[in-house]
Amino acid sequence: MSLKIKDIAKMANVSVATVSRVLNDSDKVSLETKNKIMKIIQKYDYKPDRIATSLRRKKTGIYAVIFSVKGGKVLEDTYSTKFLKGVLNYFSSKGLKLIVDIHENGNVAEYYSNMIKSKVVDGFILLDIRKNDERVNLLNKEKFPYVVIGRNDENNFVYIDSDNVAGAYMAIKHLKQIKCKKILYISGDMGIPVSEQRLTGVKSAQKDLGVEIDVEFGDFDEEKTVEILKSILKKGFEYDGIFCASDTMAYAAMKFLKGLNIEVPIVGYDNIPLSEFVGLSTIDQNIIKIGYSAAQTVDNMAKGKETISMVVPSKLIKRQSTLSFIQKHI
Amino acid sequence: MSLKIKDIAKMANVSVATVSRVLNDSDKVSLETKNKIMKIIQKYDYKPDRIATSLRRKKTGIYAVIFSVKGGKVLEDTYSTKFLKGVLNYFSSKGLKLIVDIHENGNVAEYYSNMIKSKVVDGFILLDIRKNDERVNLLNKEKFPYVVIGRNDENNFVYIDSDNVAGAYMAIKHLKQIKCKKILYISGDMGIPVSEQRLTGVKSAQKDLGVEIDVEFGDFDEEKTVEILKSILKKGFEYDGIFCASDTMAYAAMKFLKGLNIEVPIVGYDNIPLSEFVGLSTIDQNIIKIGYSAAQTVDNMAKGKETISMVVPSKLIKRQSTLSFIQKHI
DNA sequence: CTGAAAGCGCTTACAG
DNA sequence: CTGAAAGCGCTTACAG
Repeated sequence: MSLKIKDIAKMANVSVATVSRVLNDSDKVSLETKNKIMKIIQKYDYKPDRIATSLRRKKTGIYAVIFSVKGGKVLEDTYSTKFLKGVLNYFSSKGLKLIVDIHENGNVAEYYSNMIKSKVVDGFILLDIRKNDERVNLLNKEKFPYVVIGRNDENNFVYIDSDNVAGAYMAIKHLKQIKCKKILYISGDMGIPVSEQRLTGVKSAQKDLGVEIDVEFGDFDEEKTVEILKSILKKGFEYDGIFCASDTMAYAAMKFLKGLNIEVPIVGYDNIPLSEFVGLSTIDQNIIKIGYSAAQTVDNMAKGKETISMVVPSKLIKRQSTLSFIQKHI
Repeated sequence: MSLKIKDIAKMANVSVATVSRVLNDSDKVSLETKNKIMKIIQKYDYKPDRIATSLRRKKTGIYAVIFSVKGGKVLEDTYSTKFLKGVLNYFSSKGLKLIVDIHENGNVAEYYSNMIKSKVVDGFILLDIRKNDERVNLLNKEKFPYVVIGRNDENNFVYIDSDNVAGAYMAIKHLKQIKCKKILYISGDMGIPVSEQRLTGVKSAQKDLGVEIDVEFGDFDEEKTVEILKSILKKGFEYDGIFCASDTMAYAAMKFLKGLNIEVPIVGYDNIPLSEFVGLSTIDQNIIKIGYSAAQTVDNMAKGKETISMVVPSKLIKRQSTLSFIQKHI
């Protein structure tokens, strides 16, 4: 069927060992022999069997990203796709491959354990990291290469994270710049690292910039966000700026307040497609960059190189939800 | 390091051949021996090396979906993600794996040729099929398993396609049901199979249902769609219903007409997330089902089973953009 | 610089 | 029903 290294060797009148050396850029092949072999390889467009190579080398050049299903929703947000795009940008540019899988039910540790034993992949990129994550425990024990997207309290691993602290700080700074004096921050639930980091950024901006900020907990829930606004409205709404820990909460707030003809600058977080559509100012986490860096890092790790954790900077996207207030304040 | 079949054989006092037979559910192993071996396999949670198995069996259990970059935009629409989700639903349920890759520049046929020679995957699912597609020519020549999403004129392959004809028919039927008498159909560009199929459905509904329909070509372009409406408006707008070959065109039309205070029922195609948001009635292609069926089909093909092409039915999603007109007509 | 040989971890036809 | 052996297509330590 297709050509094997043995066929090339025969045609070139050399041993398979020599062909293999040429294939792998070994220096101990004479230029003459090398050229002779190269010519034949090119003529027949010979490509080695990667499975056979993998078996010998104990490396496949394949990595994996596993999506765990949370409430049936998997791979249906732009976060996943942008992240994948970043990961693929790296791997495809290097001729490496990525296995994408979803793991629905059953033991997560068992799933990863089987993946390791099957020897198909050289490393993992972990999403949705939790506190005391069983995957981390397993992979550390097995000394198997992986990098984590995000952080938890332990950080006994290499991670690539978004700079949530700086992102939240930027949002508050922007509201301050458009002259907001009293800001409402609607946070995500505590216990989630992302929420805690964003709150830290808000507190830090409050201290540095001297703005008044009240914090409420919307828990990334749209209804809860509206409830918070309703109960504030009962006492009279005194805020001249709102920052929400997610675009979905920000949009819920925007819609609710618009219904009551209350106009107030508002900033969200995540830069989901809807936000561009409705003109919501927000923080973009540069998810593509995060994916790219994660891929690069796990690849280096699998190849035994030194690797370090990274924090990827976010970007403020200014849109109508805040920009339209600039003139009013002047 | 990790256990090999030889280790299990030694512990069970049998040959590796026998262990292999147990692993592969061979019937020619005595129940006694089988139980003895199973116990040891379970005790040590032994899993065979899939790379070694693949080398022997000439099958890896890995399939591939390659996204080709078109204008930098890849994997950033909901089509790709829903499709992937469907594909993964099948593969993950069967313990099979999926390689996702992007191919940016360079020779497409060469990319596929190298993938085949590297022996890593058992089959492909092809997206964005074109007329006289070079991938089809290559894969047919190599007799390599693959299935195509969509159709072209040749159809010298197994495909999974959306029923665009029936989808378009349903849209017109719905407009007719809400008493539209004169409908404007804004089509995609000819030469694209999807456009031609949807136009066929429109024409067929026109004939069957006896509605008056004019066709214009918006070419899936939002600006062009608005231009069409503008030039129609000059002569006076006489339509009481609009159907567009995509949600993006439908949304552009909706926004433009609303700006002029013209209210007319409108139906789009694709059911993108924005459509739910703005209440646009549309046709949902059931992309998840398409992905699932494609995965199943290529898997069957790689295993030498009979396979057939499929047309997956679409669904009408009724929303405010048409429903709000029901009372007006009564 | 080059080759013969062992071996990566499996499966399977062959023989008994 | 079971085992010894060949072989999948490579790589690499060893010897020369």
